[in-house]
Amino acid sequence: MDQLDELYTALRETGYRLTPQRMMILDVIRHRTGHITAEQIHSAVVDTYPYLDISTVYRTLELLKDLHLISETKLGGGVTQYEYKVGKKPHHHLVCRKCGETISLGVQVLQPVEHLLLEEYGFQVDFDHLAIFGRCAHCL
Amino acid sequence: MDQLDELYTALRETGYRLTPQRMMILDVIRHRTGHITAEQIHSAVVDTYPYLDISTVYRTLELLKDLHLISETKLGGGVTQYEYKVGKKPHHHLVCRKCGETISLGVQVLQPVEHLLLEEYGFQVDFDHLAIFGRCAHCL
DNA sequence: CTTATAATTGCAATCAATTGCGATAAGCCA
DNA sequence: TGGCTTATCGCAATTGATTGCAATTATAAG
Repeated sequence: MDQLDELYTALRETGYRLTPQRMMILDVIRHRTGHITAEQIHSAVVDTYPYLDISTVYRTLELLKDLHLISETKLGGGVTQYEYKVGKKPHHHLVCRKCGETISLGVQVLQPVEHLLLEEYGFQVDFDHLAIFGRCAHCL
Repeated sequence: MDQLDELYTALRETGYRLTPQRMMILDVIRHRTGHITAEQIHSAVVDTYPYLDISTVYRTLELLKDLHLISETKLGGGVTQYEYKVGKKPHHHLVCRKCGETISLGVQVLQPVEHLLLEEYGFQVDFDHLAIFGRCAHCL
């Protein structure tokens, strides 16, 4: 129950509560290796607990984002994807607008820009798990 | 009727048609100096032509994007903004997550990244009128 | 000018996501 | 253990955006 303790203390520190719904939702996200959508989380939980509302899923995802336990990315196709990120290397994605392929990208690629914007404009960018759109080598 | 001719030929070249709705929609966008939302375009046109449907606005915006006559940007706040871009300098925006301020940014800032991704991954990014989120100097 | 045909429109339904609200229950204290 | 406070939940309604479809209409051909 490592992860649960972690969630519990993370919540308590900020005055939030540990509820069965939140446990179930985080559990589904943790047991998924890659990305998952709000709808998929909802239907996975509903299999065992039919009363969960989709709005609770969205509110919990918002919360887990604030606690830095998950990342949110709009990979195109109109659906937002979520991913458990504790213990994983931070990264971005290149998404091909034509074939939909996604390529992982280390964060260091964008770090020069982050530094430049901080120096020049005093602006601190949020470059966390971006989706960068374009055309992949194969589709060019 | 310069701009209209331009629209007309741009449409014809790709097999599209020039309709009153499209003329009215583009007209509203052109007469706006900055950003405008789909809802604002719709209500502006509806003042003189009450039958225009919001779906037609969205479909036309999609078309004008394809023709490179306008740019689309999600500036946060959940609403997508559009801008007439013919004859204007290409740019991006820094958007402060706290105070909402937006700062214009020349495209050259991101060009090194564009080149790097093309060299390293053969990936050609779409960096057109981006919204880059973070915290401005004032809010840090 | 008239007709044909395919693009386009308006409408209604739908989708992903968000919000207000009254009911419920998690966590704290006695 | 039992009661209190307030965060959280489920529900229903709403928002911004998209889509399927039948009716309409811009354009090309006769």
